[in-house]
Amino acid sequence: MSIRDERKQQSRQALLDAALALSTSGRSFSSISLREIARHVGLVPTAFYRHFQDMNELGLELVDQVAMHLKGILHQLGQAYIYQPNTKTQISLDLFFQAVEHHPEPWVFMIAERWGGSEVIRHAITREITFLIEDLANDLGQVETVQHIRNLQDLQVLSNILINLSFTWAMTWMDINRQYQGPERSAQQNQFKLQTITQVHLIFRGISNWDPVKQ
Amino acid sequence: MSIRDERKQQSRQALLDAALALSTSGRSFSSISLREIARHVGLVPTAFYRHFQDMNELGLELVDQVAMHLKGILHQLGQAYIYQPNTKTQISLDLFFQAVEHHPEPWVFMIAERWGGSEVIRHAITREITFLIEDLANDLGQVETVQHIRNLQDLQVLSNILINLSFTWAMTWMDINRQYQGPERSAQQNQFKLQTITQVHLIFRGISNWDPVKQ
DNA sequence: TGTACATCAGTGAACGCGCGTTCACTGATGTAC
DNA sequence: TGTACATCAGTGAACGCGCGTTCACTGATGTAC
Repeated sequence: MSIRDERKQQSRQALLDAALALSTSGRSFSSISLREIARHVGLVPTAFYRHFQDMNELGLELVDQVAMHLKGILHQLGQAYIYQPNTKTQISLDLFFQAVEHHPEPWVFMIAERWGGSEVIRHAITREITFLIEDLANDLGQVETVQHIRNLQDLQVLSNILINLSFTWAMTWMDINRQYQGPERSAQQNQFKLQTITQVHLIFRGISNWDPVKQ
Repeated sequence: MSIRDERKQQSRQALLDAALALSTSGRSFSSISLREIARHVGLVPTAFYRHFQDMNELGLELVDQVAMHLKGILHQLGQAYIYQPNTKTQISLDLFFQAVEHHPEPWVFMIAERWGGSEVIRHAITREITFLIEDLANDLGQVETVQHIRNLQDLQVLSNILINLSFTWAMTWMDINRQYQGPERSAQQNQFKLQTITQVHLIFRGISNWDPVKQ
């Protein structure tokens, strides 16, 4: 890639990063402006048009990048679970919350914009979430506890529940971190962790007693 | 109430209704303007200030009204289930989807703004959702299938799962209605209904096999 | 019941501001010879 | 390698627009006597 192309690519990514940062810092994608993004990057507003036709085009690319990140994280967690099937639920969830805390923006963006302003972006996110659900269903098919369920549809239903709940968990976790400080935060975190552990146990208890023929 | 007070109350409610309608027609609350709302009602923009200090104040009142509506619907569904415990899951879910379809705005508002733009509104919604979860937990305590679970925390965890999933169901349902028409819509609706039925069965299978002491 | 004054929901003009978008430009980088 | 021209990411001025908010107002309704 030529020097010019490289610099262009950098500016482009800087615009995407700025958009992600701005739209996950307590406001929504539809309420941030093209000028704000350019300003944040240190570019003149008109330079924006050298990279994207409009905010929608940038948004769609952002959905792509964000979904790819989540896919990586979820797959990693899934694989860890497959190869360490006796891992306690608590440890898996600790890893999950750690990942969310380490890089919260993609989660916030995906969840907030899932039912948010722009129709085009909403559709793109819906599409990406069905992919995430399919991916997790595939991973789940390799898990010991779930071996008796070979019906792909049943696996996807389980995956659907887990993905949707995980989004709520991620947001609740970040809400706790926003709202509480110091020792009270730890207390709230632990209490919430116990709740999610119970939720997971409840669901897998349902799976263990699932009759794949009867259902 | 005097004539003047009555008319004022009407205008006030008209502003709230307009805000709900506008913020659930494909855009978000944070992206609609005070002027739009006034225009929709047939008032001059400055008249807005006779009723609310700003959009945030209107938003908070809207959260209140919307939450009250959802509370009514959910309680109604819960009661129907308690007094007809042998009701098939399918019938309960049909009632749910019917309620959502009959009056979708409160659901859209609650779900879209739950992680949406304004921090104040987000907090108010989080608060109302915890109330909805507590209410449903109380109703669930009276359900036969759940009789062996007397631990309030476990009931709330179950209620938590159901409320959060029900929000996703409601939105997915409306997405299907937006996206499909005619016979294809019915097909998509039925396929989705089967999925939710499986989800509910799975969760209640977990509940039936729950050991309240061990957990 | 009638009158004189008070209240106050709704009006309309005016403001300064940030927005998205257009356009002609500049000057560093790329390319052809 | 050096030169002459082409490309194109980024610039800066300018535009019209809808926004939130202020202010003094109007005229229907309410209240006191």
